[in-house]
Order: sequence, then C-alpha cells, then structure tokens
Amino acid sequence: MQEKYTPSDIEKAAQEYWESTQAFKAQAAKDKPKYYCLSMFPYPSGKLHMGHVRNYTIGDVLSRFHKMRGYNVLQPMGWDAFGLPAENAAIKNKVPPAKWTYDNIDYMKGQLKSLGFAIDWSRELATCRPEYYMWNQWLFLRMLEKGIAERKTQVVNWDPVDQTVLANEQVIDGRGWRTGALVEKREIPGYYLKITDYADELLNDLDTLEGWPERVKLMQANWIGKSTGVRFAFKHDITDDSGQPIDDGKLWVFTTRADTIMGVTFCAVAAEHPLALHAAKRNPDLAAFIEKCKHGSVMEADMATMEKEGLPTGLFVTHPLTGEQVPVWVGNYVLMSYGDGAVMGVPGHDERDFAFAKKYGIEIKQVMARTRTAEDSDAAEYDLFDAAGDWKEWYGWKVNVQTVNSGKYDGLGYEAAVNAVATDLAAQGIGEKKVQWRLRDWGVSRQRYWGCPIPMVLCDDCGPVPVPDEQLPVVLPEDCVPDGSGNPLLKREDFLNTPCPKCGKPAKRETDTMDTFVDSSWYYARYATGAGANTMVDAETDYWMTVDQYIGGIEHAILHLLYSRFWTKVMRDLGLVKYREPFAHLLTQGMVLNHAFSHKPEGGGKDYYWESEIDVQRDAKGQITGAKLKSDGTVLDHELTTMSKSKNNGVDPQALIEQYGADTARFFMMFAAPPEQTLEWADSGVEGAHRFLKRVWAFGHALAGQSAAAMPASLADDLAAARREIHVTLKQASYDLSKQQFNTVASACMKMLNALEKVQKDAADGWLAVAQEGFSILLRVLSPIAPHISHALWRELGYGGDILNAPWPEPLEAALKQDTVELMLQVNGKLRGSIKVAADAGKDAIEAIALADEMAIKFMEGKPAKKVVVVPGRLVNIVA
RNA sequence: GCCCGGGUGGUGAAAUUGGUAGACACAAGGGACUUAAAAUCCCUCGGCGCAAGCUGUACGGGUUCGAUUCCCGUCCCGGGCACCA
Repeated sequence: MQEKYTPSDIEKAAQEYWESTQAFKAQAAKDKPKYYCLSMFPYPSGKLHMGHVRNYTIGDVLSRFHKMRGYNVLQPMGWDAFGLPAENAAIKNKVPPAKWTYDNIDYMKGQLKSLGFAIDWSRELATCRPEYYMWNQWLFLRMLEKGIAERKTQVVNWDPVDQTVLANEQVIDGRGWRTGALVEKREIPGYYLKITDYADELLNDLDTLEGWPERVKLMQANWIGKSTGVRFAFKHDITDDSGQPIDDGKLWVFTTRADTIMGVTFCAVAAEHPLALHAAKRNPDLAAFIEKCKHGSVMEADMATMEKEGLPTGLFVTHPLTGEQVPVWVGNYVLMSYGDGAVMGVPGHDERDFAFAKKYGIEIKQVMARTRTAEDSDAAEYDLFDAAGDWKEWYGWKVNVQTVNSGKYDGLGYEAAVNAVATDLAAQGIGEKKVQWRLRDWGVSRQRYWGCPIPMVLCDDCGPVPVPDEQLPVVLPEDCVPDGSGNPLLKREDFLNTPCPKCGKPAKRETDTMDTFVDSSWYYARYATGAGANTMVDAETDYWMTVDQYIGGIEHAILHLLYSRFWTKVMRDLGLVKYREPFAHLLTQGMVLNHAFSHKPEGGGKDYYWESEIDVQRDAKGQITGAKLKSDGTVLDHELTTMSKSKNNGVDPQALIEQYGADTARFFMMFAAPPEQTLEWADSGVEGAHRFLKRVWAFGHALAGQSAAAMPASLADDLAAARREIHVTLKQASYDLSKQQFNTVASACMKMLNALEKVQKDAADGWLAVAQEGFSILLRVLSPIAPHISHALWRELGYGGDILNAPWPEPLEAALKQDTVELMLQVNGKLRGSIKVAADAGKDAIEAIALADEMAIKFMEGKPAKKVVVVPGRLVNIVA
C-alpha cells in the first residue's frame, strides 16, 4: 500500500473499477425496495460550477447511502439542452447552437465523471435529440385533441429595431439588450396549455406531498392563488360607431372585496379594453396615453413597482347597488389579460386605489370602520378615517372591521357583507360569487430557433393544422446560426415549406418552438423508461416512478416543479402513467452565490465582467464597497448572486479537482454548509478538507497488513472512551443523514478520526481491535461523501467485499453505555456549574445532589428553592 | 411592490428543535521538528475583566424556571414574480 495519499491515482482506479463492474447500472429488482434518486439535470452552459458540484454531490451521497442500506438505486443524468444561452453564444461566436451544445455536453460529462458520481450513464438523455423531443410533440398533439392545448393571443416584448421577440432577460430598463431600442408590448398568436383546468388538483394534492418542504408547498399554493370573490357588471349604455352597446352594455369586474362595493368611486380599465379604445377615438390625449401604455415591461415586478398612472375616459357606468354614475378611467396598472381587464376602484379600502385617487383628486369614501377589540380598545386614534391623510394599515383589513355608510349593508363583517352584496347582485342577474385563480395558463410558444418545434402547419385555407403522428418528429435543422434578428427558421425554406396535412396544398410549418420548461417537465419519466422503447414511457417507468428523492435549486420551487406536476397529471389522464405526483421527496438546495460585476453601457444592454478583469475595493471588514474595470476604470455595479454563465461569476471546480482530487471537492462542498442553506462561495477551508483526507489515509496506512483483532471483554478507560465517542458520533451521523444534514456527517467523520488518533497506539491491549472497528465505521460513514478514498482503504485493509455494498454501521449499545452522567447546574436559569450523577439516578436523587452542591448553595444566597426543574440527561435548574 | 427564506466569533458553521451558545473546521497568533522551507504535530483563540464574574446569537419588545429556537414589530441580505434555466 502506498504511504502517500495520491488522489489522482486512487480516484482513477476506483472509477475504472466502478465502470468495469457496471456498479451503477440500475435494473428492476423484486427483492429490494427501489430508490429513485434524481438531481435536476444541468443546462449545458459550458463548464460545471460549484452549484452543480453541490447539487450532484448531495444526490450522490443519498444514492450511495441508500445503496448501503439495501435499496435498489437508480441515479440517472442528462442534459436540459435547449435554450437561449446557445443562441446567445451563436450570435457571439457564429457557431451553430447544436455544435456549441454538444461540445459543452462532452466537456461537462467528463467533469461529472471525474467527480465519481454513482450515475447510470446508460440512461443519459439530451432534450435536443429528436428521439426525446418527438414525445413533446406527440403529447402536445394529444393535448390539442383533448382541448388542453389551445391557440390564443399572447403579449410579448417586441424589439422594433431587430424585429424580434425578446425574453424578459433581454430587456434591460425597458430597452432591447442589443439595440437599446424601447421595447413594445405586442400581441401575437401562440399556444397555451390549460394548467388552470388543473388548478384545484394542483392545489389540493400539495397536501399529499409529505416529503416536500413546507415553504415550497406554501409558495406553490400562493402562486396558484385560489381566491373567492364576486364577478359583477356595471351597466351602461355606451354604444360603438354602429350604435351597438359595447360588451352588451356591461362592464364586468372581479373583486375579492365585494364588502366594500358601496365605496366604489371609479372604475379602471386596461388600455386595450373596448371602452378605452372607444373613448380614445374622440380623445387624442387618451389615444396617446394608450399608446404609451403599450411600451414598458410585461413583468409583474415592474407592473407592481411602476408609477400608477391613469386618464379619465369621460365615460360613466352605473353603480349596480346605488345607481350612481361612476367615472371610467384607463389605468396603466390594469392588465387586459387578467380577468375582464377592468377593476372597481375603492380608494377608501385599497391601498393602490387610495394612492391613485389622491393623485387624481378622485373622491375617497369610507365604508368600513374598525371594530374595537379587547386588544386595541385603547387605540382610539387609529380609528379615525382621514381621507386627506396618509394610508393606514387598517383601512384594508378584512377582520376587526365592519361596514359603515353602506345603507342597508351597515354593521356587517367581511363575510356577511360579501354574501349580502352577492345575493343582491345575483337577484339583478349581473353578478355571482366566483372562484378566481392567480394561476394563468401556460404559454408555451417561443419565437426562437433552439427549441422543440411545435408540430403544426399553417395553411392559408385550413388554418393551423396538426402534424399527423406518423410524420413525427418534426426535426429541427441543427446547422442554423441565429444572428439576433428573429428566428432563423423563417429563412429555412426546406424546413418551412410542407404540404398541408389536411388539403395537400403548399403550406408553411409553424416556426415557433416550445418553452424549454416543456422539456424538463417529464424527463424523469423518460430516464425510467427502458432502452429502445418506441413509446413515450413504458412498463419499466411504473417500476421506478415516482421519484423517491428529487434534488435541485430552490429557484425552481415554483415554475419547473409546478409544470412537472401538471404534465404528470396530463399523462395520467391520457393513461400513460399511473401516479399522480412525480416527486415524493424534495430537497431544495440553497444557491451557491458569488459576486457579480456589471455595467450598463450607453447603447443599452448589460455587460458582466469576470473578477479577474476588475479591481475590487473592500472596507476594513472585507466587505466589497466598489469595483472598477482594470482596463479603463469604468465603475461597475456589484451584486451577490447565483453562479451562472451569463453573469461571468461561475467558479469552475476543475482546478480544485486537479489540485486536491474529487474527494476533497466533494467533502469540502458537503462540509461547508447544510444543503438547504444559501452558500456564499469561498474556497478557504478546502485545505482543511484535504488535510483531513490525508490523515485518514495515514491512519489507514498504519493499520494496513494487520490481521483482525478480537474486541477484549473490558477496555482501558481511554480506549472505552474512544470507542464510545465513535459510536455516539455514529449515532449522531445516522440521525443527521436521515435529516439530510450532510455538513455534520462530514464533521462526524472528523470527530471519529480525532478520537482514534487521540489514543496512543500502544496504550493498552485492545487498541488494535478498537482502531479496526472504529476505522471500519469511519470509512463507511465517509464513503458516500468521499467514495474513492473509502473504496481504496476498504480494500487495502481487507474489510471484505466492496464498500459500495457494505452494510451501513449500527451503533452498539454495549459501546454507548456509561455509568455516570454530567448534568449542568443552573440557579435561576444561569449556569453555575455541573454535577455528576449515576446514569440511572431518579429525579429525587438528582435534586438532592443538586441542592447540596457548593455552587448551588452559593448562588441561592440562603433563599429556599421554590422549584427545581430536572431535565433528564441534560440539566438541573434551581429556582430560588 | 407581492410571495418565500435567511441573519450566531475574524470566516464557514454546530446546538439531540425550548435546556452547557460557538461542536467540527478555516484564518490568525505562539511553540516543536528542520541548516531552511514545505509538510506534520502541540497550545491559544466571542467581547470586557488580573480574577470572581459580567456580557453576548441583526435590532426593539413579549411569553417562559429557562429563548439562537416560540410570538409581535423594525432593519439588512438572498430566491421567485410566468420568455434565464
């Protein structure tokens, strides 16, 4: 056995051994419980970064741990290979996205292999391969048949100079990233998947996901956003140019606050609303305002933070309960795509309406008063409603308030008022209670090249026609090079021209491709499908699914996970799978953050710089206070954010692996922080992890070549203590693993080695027995985290077989046993010392010992003990 | 702006989920070995104090015999907000 720890040799040998024995090839087996462990597949951006290392090491630790626990483990890997960065790279380097993507996959696969993950590579897939994405197309056609997919209009960011649709990411401060042109909102046709049809089930089934973090379920529930309210109409007799009443003379709105309906002093409609468009015909100012509303962002965050602006239309509608005339405004914050594109304005009891009314001098009516409760009976000053003053929190409350100035509805609480109002509106036939969802349908059309083609043909005569199944897949040509000025497929005649499947006349293919979230919505099921399947999924899927443990970044808490859940339910309804949820347990890994430095140049866009290109200024505590570009001194913006290719702040693990080895990289990553916690990247501490592995190797080397020693019936004190320390630590480590808290499992390994090293080699008989037993425990606990060194030492020391299949160690009661325990001694909650008592001492005996203690007597200052709290095994607190 | 997290020594973190705050490490300082360096090993290490002790888990309150942990409020940082993935 080599004396020196040389990771490069050890790791290469272990990986070759695993490869030659096909150690990680997963096959259905009846004699063992299955464990499908899945990490979110990476986007092939070029190189791995530390976030990947963290994600995949977590998955690997869980996989290897479960294998040792006797499970039949599947851990697959693949590539989320379609997406925008490949097109950006093409624009920059004039390389086809396909080539760039495949090259990146090659490189990153090599990196993953060098990290020694227990992956079944035979199941590898890439979503940009026709054999994968043809099933996107196939399922899309099924959805179309069932009415789950439909064609509607969608609002997109339009760059008027490049004549192209921009992703939100490509819009910086309202301007196109390449052209700097003001971006416009534009309506174009696109396909939607009716996820809202599944809203109820997606919400209710969250309760069945016991293995999901509460915070993720909460985020999803909030996103789905079920709210009960009232949809009702304001009647009017506004007619269009042909004399027809617009929208049948009804302005529909939805509200969750029908209890405040008597406080309505205006209505606001979206810029695209028929009433707005009608009024604009005779009002140039309004027409200009509507035109202005077309610019700007489609993002919710921008909508919420932008200055709320409006203009009166000069039109009035009739309040359904008071008969009063209510002015109609156009508001830039009202979206045509939400509900009916119109809202009622109650400035007295809605904060946004309050600000709007004050800005434009609209009347503010109080229709709610605070109800006095026991807790705030003395808060008289808060009860005063002041329309001229500032907004007060309670104006918007639903509880501890009741209706006032509301005529027949006076004196009611929230629910009673809503019910009374809804009943009266229903009696008039212009309103009803309605469940409203925040969740919107999933728009899947992307005006981009590098994605899965939507299998439709546009015929002048027949309109949009689905591509027949037997013509699938619609293959994306892989040699296009996007240049930023629209979808290159529009110039590909060979792709574009095709006969209409219905009438046979010349027609054009749809050039829109699918949202890449489609690709990632079912890849987990495809991994589990047998090789060579000529269906989307097969019987083997039923064996492996559902995924027992899914691991991925918290940034996917809503969209990816919700779309995957939806897709699963659609597949179930089509009879393709039997399960209703894809992921039983979810571990949301915290992001690995790094500093990012950027600058917004004159012509628009946003440039990111590598840390090596800049000078960083720090304060005395090392906090970054500023940064300048080395080349020309440009002052840069600074943020702490997730590692990504586009921000030039990814840290490549390659240097780490080459210098210290994969085991050190893995061990350090696990040791650094618990998996769910956000982690600011710093490599200080890598040395320590490496030092530890060197000590493990050295200890193993010292034990090599010795035959197995029997454990003596009794051990010297220091050996018994060391052995106990090992078993106590093992117990803790197993518990921590069940909690998925790997940083303390890593530190447990360190504690075990510390305990073993502490006892002198020749201290007493039994040393060898304790060392051999302890080291075999240490290696097994260490092996999921640092598998290569554990594999090598396990074989060198002849513990028998392959550590991959060694049973997980169990702590021995005999080793854990102790005769006396130390209890902390508190007086009035302050630590004053400690007492030693027999391990089996009763409460009375412990009390007696505590009260007789010198420190207890001193700090009780002669006062009698009012109460003595005894926490078994932990402490005694004397209250004097 | 809205939804969800987080904040503990110089640094990463731990605390059996209400019971010894800082385990395990990193960095730093001191020492041993060495001609020297590297490597390795030993010691010190929240703050104040000679000590007894006091104080300390972002900040301000509260509940409790006892709060990093539970409740209320504030500040800061991160994630998501539907075309980045």
